[in-house]
Amino acid sequence: MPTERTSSGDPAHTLQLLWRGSSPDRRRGPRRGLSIDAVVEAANAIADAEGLDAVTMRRVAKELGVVPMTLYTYVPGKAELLDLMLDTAYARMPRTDTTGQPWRQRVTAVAEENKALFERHPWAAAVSTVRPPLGPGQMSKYEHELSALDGLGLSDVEMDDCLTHLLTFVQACARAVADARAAQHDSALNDQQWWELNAPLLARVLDENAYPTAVRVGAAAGAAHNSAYDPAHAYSFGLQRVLDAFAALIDRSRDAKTSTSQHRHDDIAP
Amino acid sequence: MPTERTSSGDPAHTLQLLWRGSSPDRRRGPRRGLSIDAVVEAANAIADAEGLDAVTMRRVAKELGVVPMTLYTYVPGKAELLDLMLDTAYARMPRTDTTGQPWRQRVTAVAEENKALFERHPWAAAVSTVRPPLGPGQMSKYEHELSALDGLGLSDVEMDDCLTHLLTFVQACARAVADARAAQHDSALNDQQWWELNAPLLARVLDENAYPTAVRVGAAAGAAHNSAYDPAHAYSFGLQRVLDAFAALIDRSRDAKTSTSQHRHDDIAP
DNA sequence: TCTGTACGCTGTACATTGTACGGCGTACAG
DNA sequence: CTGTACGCCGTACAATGTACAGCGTACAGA
Repeated sequence: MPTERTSSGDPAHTLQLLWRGSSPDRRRGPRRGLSIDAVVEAANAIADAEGLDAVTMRRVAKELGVVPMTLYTYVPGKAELLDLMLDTAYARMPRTDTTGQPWRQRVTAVAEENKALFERHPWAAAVSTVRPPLGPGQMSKYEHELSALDGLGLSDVEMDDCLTHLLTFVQACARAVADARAAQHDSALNDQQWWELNAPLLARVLDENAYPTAVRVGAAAGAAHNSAYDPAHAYSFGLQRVLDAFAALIDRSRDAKTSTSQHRHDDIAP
Repeated sequence: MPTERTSSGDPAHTLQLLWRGSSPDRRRGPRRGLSIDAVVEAANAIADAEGLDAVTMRRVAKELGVVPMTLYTYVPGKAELLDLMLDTAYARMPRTDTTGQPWRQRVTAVAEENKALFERHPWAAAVSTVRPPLGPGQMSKYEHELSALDGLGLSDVEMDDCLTHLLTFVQACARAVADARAAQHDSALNDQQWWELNAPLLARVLDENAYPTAVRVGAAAGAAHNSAYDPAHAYSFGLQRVLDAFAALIDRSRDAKTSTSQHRHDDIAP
């Protein structure tokens, strides 16, 4: 499954599509048979049901009872369609109201919301967001998620840094889940079966004296998770680590504000 | 660029290839003109120079002066070739000896080694490792990296959890770098140019009252990084967070050992 | 009402991918 | 010396995004 990228075309046009700007040109010729929303809707439905690989221009067109090339009168290309799909998914995320709750619960809620996004739309995990879709969905998501980190004594840049760190983590977990599902799909083995098949074969070829720690720890971890990698555990373990890290940063920000020393602690090893 | 997956074929055969097991069968017919090592070497060279997309069976074959189908007498398929490529890259990673140094430096060294791996072989970031290549390279890498987390009072499972958390983080950063490079390549704009082009257009369509925090924080972060996302900063910031998190976990493990209360702290919010 | 034209829609076409299949010739086992 | 296992190769197929050119429609201006 590809790490899909988004719009490489004209930014102004892409933004106009994302914000559903109307082209003020006089309309000539036949009335449009479809709408951008219908195209995005169809693409999202296919992606949800069968994954991003199934979203081909041909397939989306077929779903809409139209020939592939017709889509190009609604969308400049597949990259822009991906932008629109992702922003739509962002727009529809339920946003829990956690005002008044302690920050750990608020941040946990943000993580859970994103985890839920990737469970409902596994394809979204595969899309790179180094150049996020600058649409209303992304904006309202960003606004909502920042509010969980507001009022903790962090600077604006630190708030963004922390959110990025958290979201990167959740997305990485989601990608692992998606990869595991894909691997299962085309090897006809789930992770546990794959591990049960490989572990004894590996043991036979492995020199236990050459890798003592690896053998011991690998066996313990394999036994704990019934596999080489357990995405669900990685998520719950990792989320606690991220929360611990934020706690340390927040404490440090508070200290820096109440004390006279204003130096940053980030770049020095204590 | 695809999130490539690895071997879906016969595990025993794959392991035999990874550990360079010799097939004891009597040799009949013409002598082999190539070797597995040569094939993997050629594939790695192409991937290093031009990215994983350039690694096609046709291209590897051409590099070896051979017709594409010939490769299939050395390797069952492309997935297995990827396994071999990755394990080879793992095997060649320089492993810094940090015995005796404080754990933060040891863990930082592990992170840096992996960061260096992904800088030297950017394609490696795109390969999923939920089913890692169970070869000598992976094993010796695992052994080496675990040693940085040994003797800190963590359980075997926690050591594996922490290492997974760290490596997931570094790989996520590397994927972001790779995605940024790919986006730059086929949009002819680097991240800064893309941001400078989009920011004013976005400002025109954006209602500042609807997204007050997003606009403020986004502007601060954008100004700090000259872009929507700065991979280098995300790495250095995130690594400090991961170290802080490990510190908290280690402290807690020490406390749990010295106190009589043996309950786990992980699953409860303090 | 008539006509020119902008525009929605479509059919064909191309280069590229991994790899299944069958044929050809070689070099060793007996 | 001969049969056969095996290395190597040429062709073929289905699937992808999308460029290009043609066709017909419905509105603007007369």
